[in-house]
Amino acid sequence: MAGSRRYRLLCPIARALDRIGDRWTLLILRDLHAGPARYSDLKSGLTGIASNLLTDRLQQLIDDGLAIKCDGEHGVTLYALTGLGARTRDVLFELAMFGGRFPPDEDPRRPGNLRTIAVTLGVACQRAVTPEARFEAELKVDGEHFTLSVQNASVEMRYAPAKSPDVVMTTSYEAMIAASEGEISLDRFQKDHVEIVTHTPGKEAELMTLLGAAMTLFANES
Amino acid sequence: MAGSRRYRLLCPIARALDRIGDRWTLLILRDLHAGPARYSDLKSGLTGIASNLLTDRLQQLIDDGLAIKCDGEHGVTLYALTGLGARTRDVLFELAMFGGRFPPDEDPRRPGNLRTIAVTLGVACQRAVTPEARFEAELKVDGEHFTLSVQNASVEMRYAPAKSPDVVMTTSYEAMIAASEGEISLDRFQKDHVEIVTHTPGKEAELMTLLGAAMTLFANES
DNA sequence: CGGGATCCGTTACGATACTG
DNA sequence: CAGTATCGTAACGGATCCCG
Repeated sequence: MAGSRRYRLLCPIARALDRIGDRWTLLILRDLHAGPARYSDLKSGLTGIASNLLTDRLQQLIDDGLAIKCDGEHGVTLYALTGLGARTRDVLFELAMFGGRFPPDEDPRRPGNLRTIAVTLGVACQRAVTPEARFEAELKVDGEHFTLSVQNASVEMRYAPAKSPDVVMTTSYEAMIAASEGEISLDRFQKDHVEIVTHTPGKEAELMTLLGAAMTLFANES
Repeated sequence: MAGSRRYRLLCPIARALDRIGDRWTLLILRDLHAGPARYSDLKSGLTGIASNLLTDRLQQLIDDGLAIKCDGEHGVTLYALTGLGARTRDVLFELAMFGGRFPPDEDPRRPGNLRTIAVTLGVACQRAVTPEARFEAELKVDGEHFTLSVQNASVEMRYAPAKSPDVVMTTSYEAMIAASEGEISLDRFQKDHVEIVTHTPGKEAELMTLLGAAMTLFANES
């Protein structure tokens, strides 16, 4: 049962962990930050999770008010973050900043989809954005489509194709990880691992400037 | 075994959780942020942890380079954070910011000591500090002594009595939690739940200004 | 008494299979 | 697609015991 292994302490850290500290919970939240998702989207993005666990965790997120179940387009059920659930962004970002310090496992398990990208890169862009930047970019990472919308110093990253992108950038998950953690330089990343198609002239530079600044956040010393 | 239940994903969040995501690990780190601690300090601060788990977790922290075992004064063994381990501060702080949004359990378990306070309040003071502030304060919380040293916009919080405090402030853990989460106002906190003894005139105001600003960080909207 | 190690009953997890 | 059911295994919690 969910209530048995709780800390039940006054400490706010323990209170947080009692909601989001269980195995898989933070990774589910991570994927939900890419936008509403179906059960099977989550299952495929969370490599290795058992279905009963995904069910349990989603239910706990709903009970705690971090997520809701809602109806999507063709009668499909979607899970989405609530406002409270969206507050986990900074926790996830700091976790990513910390986790980036460790070398990746030699044979990492591949996720079935790349929703995983959205939080980390989204928050990093949010912190790096300048008020002048304004564009809609489509990021194609290993064939999956993300939309990065920037305007008035506000950034949104969604796991969906863009409607009318100013720029389309194509790259790979591995290259993004390597670049953000300093394994390859930003120049090398851009030259060797990125293809850009510009629809609105100039917007390509805005995108690369923002991505460069965002990735620099992870290039932490020592 | 420690390696069996790891995510082994490329995602930096998952990589972080593979080191610090196990049950109790983040709370152990939390207590270590108050300064080097003995096995039994940790055991008593972490209400309810089993000894084998504490041993396992400490060993894992050492293996991952987040903590080290070292020798203290009277031949006692101490556990301390490494530089890498100290990098968990911001993760813990964001967890505290998030956890503070949930009402405390009705009958929370009491910790055997209050090392738990150090991270949260320490980071909050660090973020709220102004360059002019400079003092050494002793915080006596439920009879336990902390030292808050402030100089040159740098803040240190240790679980130890102060050598020559400019101010001594006495209060309770519950009142601090209540004030930092907006249950009682800062004024009421200061008037009803705090006793101050000033040794260096004026420093008392500096302390209360800093604490007020720090606690305001937690008073997040909605 | 500090610093653990060992044992054991219970619980959660992971894998797979199955269902509306 | 969205889960439920089952089951072996690994981790947890509590207690006790050990050793310098």
